[in-house]
Amino acid sequence: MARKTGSHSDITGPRVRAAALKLFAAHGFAAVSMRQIAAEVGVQAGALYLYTPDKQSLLFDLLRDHMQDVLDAWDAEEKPEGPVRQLEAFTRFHIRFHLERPEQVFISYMELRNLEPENFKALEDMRRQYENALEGILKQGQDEGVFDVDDTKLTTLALVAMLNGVTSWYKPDGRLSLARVEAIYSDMAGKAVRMPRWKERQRKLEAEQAAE
Amino acid sequence: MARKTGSHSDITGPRVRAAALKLFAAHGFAAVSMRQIAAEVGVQAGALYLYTPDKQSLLFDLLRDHMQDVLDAWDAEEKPEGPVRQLEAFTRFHIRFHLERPEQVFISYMELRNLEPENFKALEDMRRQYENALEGILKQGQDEGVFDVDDTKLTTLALVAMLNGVTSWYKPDGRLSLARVEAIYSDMAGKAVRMPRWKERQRKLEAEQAAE
DNA sequence: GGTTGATATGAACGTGTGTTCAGATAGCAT
DNA sequence: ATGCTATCTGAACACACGTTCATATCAACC
Repeated sequence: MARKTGSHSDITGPRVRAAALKLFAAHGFAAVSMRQIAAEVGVQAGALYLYTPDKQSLLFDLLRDHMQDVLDAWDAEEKPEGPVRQLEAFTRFHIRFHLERPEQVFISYMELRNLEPENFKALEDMRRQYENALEGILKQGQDEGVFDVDDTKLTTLALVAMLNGVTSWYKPDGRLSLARVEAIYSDMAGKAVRMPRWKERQRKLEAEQAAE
Repeated sequence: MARKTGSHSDITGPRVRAAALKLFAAHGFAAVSMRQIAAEVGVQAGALYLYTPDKQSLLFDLLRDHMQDVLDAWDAEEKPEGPVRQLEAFTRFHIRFHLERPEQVFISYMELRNLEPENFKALEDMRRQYENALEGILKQGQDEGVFDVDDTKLTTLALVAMLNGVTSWYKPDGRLSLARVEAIYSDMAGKAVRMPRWKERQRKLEAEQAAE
């Protein structure tokens, strides 16, 4: 026997990627064999090579597609006015988007080192592009005097790490709703970077004194 | 030929663990073979089994020892008075301690899933114990009215994730000194959970009104 | 309904895996 | 000097790995 009844490239292809995603997220790229992926799809190992040139490409495609999804989704998001509201929009978007794709997020942070150098570089560029969106908001807020950030680059990384952390414990049917988690994280992020009111007042005072 | 000149159990043993740590951190547990570890030590693969019953134990010992080190070190740390200062002490301790052991931290968060269930559970208990130290500080601060935290458990996880993130980008000879990084993170953590002054005033006002 | 191309099988390839073990050597105690 | 034991080698085990390929079958088109 050879070809299976009802087998189609446009069906098996996505199923291969889905199986790879699921297994890579659960056990790690290096720990998952092509035979395991094939078994999950319901096919022999050799058939996988109709859909990917090799195992490494299978991983890279998953990671690249995910990062592209993130970038596209943030681009498509409606942006409110002003850095304070934009920061809230960003944190809420990030939490929501990432919690809807726990497996993609997981492998995106765990399996980067299993990529060959050029593939790694491509992904790092995309990630930096995303982080730049957040850093842009922080910079603007600092220029306008509504944020009090020591180092925008470091703060960006700290915030992203904090937000990403949510994926490691959040359970959809857990104690806290998605909306609640969104609100709490967004609030924490805001407080961590906002200019305190007493500092703001002091700044105004100094400006008035300088004007005299 | 068999036994090597100058070979001793108390020398080779630590070298095996050091090699395993280095390689696991660099390439991941599943991607590293016993023969690679042996080569790093300068020994044949079979000799490793004088120092570990199997590969899994090698990983578990590294992870457990590290978590024990963290717990012991925090216990030994001098604790200042009051939740605000204690939070600062904790964040500074965490940053410093973890930046001094980048490889241990890395495998502690990456390789947990490669542990057998009982080993995994043992480590998760230790991690929770450490997180409880932070949550205790947050709770106390909330009771005293100096912190404004929505959910202490969630906030604990968010802060730990943020602090851990530092290990993924910090370079000892980079742009920022350890002391500076400590200060910035500690400051961000404090601002993220501190009771805002206007809220504090409002709380006092309401308390006075209630006393009338 | 026969031909063709896409889609799968299943066996094979060479290499590498974790682990075991008999045998060999080095260092230490006597 | 001799014997003993801790320490290591090198070969072997059975199995799994990623990948290739000749072969077989299904689906679609003329």
